[in-house]
Amino acid sequence: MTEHCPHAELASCTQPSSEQVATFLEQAETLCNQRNLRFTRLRKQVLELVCRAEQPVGAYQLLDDLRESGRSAAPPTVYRALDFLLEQGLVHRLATRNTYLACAHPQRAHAAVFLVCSTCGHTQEVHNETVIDALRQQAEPFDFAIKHASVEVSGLCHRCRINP
Amino acid sequence: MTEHCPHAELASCTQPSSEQVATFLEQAETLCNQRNLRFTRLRKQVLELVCRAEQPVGAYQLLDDLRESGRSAAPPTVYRALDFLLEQGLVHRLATRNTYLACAHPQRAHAAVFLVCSTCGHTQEVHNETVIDALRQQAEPFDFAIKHASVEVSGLCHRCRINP
DNA sequence: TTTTGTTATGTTATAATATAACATTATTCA
DNA sequence: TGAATAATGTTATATTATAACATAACAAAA
Repeated sequence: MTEHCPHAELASCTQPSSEQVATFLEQAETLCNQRNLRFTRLRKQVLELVCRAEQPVGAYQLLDDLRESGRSAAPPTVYRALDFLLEQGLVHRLATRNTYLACAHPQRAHAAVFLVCSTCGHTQEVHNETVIDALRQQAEPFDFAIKHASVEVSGLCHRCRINP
Repeated sequence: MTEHCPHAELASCTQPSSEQVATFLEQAETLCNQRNLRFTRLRKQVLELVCRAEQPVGAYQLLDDLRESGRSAAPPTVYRALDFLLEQGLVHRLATRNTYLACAHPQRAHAAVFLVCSTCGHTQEVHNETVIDALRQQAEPFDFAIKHASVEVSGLCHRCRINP
C-alpha cells in the first residue's frame, strides 16, 4: 500500500499499485482460509474496491462502484461485506467520517491510530504501542477492560501544511 | 457530575445532582459571557438536557425531550444548539455512537479520552496528557499538525465486569 | 447423491442521523 | 429608529445504516 501516494513520502497510504492490491487480496484469502471462513466473490470485490480507493471511502460509494461493475447490490450487500471484513481486521472504519479503508497490517491484531487530513482527506494508519499503553494506563484505575480503541486524529498532513 | 453514578465509585459520571447541574449551567453562562457569546434559552435548555441524561444521549432523544418540554423543535433546532455547545467545549460528541455528553472540565481546553462501556453505555471522561503526548510523538515523523483527537475506548466498566 | 442444516446473498422497506435552504424573529449597536 | 447581525423556525431532503424475510449457495451427514 505504498507506491503512488500523492502526499506522504514518509509512509504507506491508500493508493496502492495493482500488484500490491493483488498481493493484499491473496493475503486476505489465505487468512480467511486459515480461519475456515469464506472469502466470497462479493467480499473480495468489496475489499478490492476499498483497497483501490485513494482515500477512505463511504459505504454508498462502494455501493455505486459495485453497481457500476454490473452487480446487483443494495445497502445490505455492502454493509454485510464490510462487517465481515471489519471482523476479520481486513478493513477499518473511521467513526469520525463514516468511511472505510483497507488495513495496513492485516496479519496481526493491532491497535491503530489514524491521522486524517481535514483538508485533503488523506489518511495515514500508524502503529505504535505507546498510545495503547497510555490508554491501558488510563483505563486501569477505573478497572475498565479495554476491548477496542478508536483513535482518530484530525489535522493537516505534511503536503497540505506546505501547500495550503 | 459525581454523585449518583450507578456504576463507578471511582470517578465522575453523567448523572449529576440538580445542584451540580445548576452550577454547571452557571459556569457555562459565565464562560459564554466572557467570550461575548449568547447563552440563549435554547442553548441552555439543550445543555441542561445533556447534563441530566444518565448517559451520552442522541440528538433525536434531545429533540423528543425538547418537544416534551413544550417547545416547538425540529432537527436543526437541536443540531444548531449542539454545534454551538461543541464549539465552546461544553459538550463532547462520541463519534463511535453518535451521542453527546456534557464536558467534565469545560473551563480549559483539553484532550479527553472516553471509556465507553459496551454493556451498560456508561461513559467515563478521563484526562491525562500521556495519550496526547503519545499521539504527538506518532504524528511528528509524518509532519502532521494535530487539530483534534477523537479517542474512544470501548470495553467493560468496573460494574459490568463484576456483575455481568 | 439426496437430504438437511447453515451460511451468504437478494430484495424491499424503513430507521436513524444529519444538513440545506429559506423565512422569521430577536438582538445589537450605529 | 433603523440597519446589520445573529439566532431560531420550518419544510424538505440528504446520508448512513439496519430490519425482515425470501432465495441461493455451500457443506457435511445420511
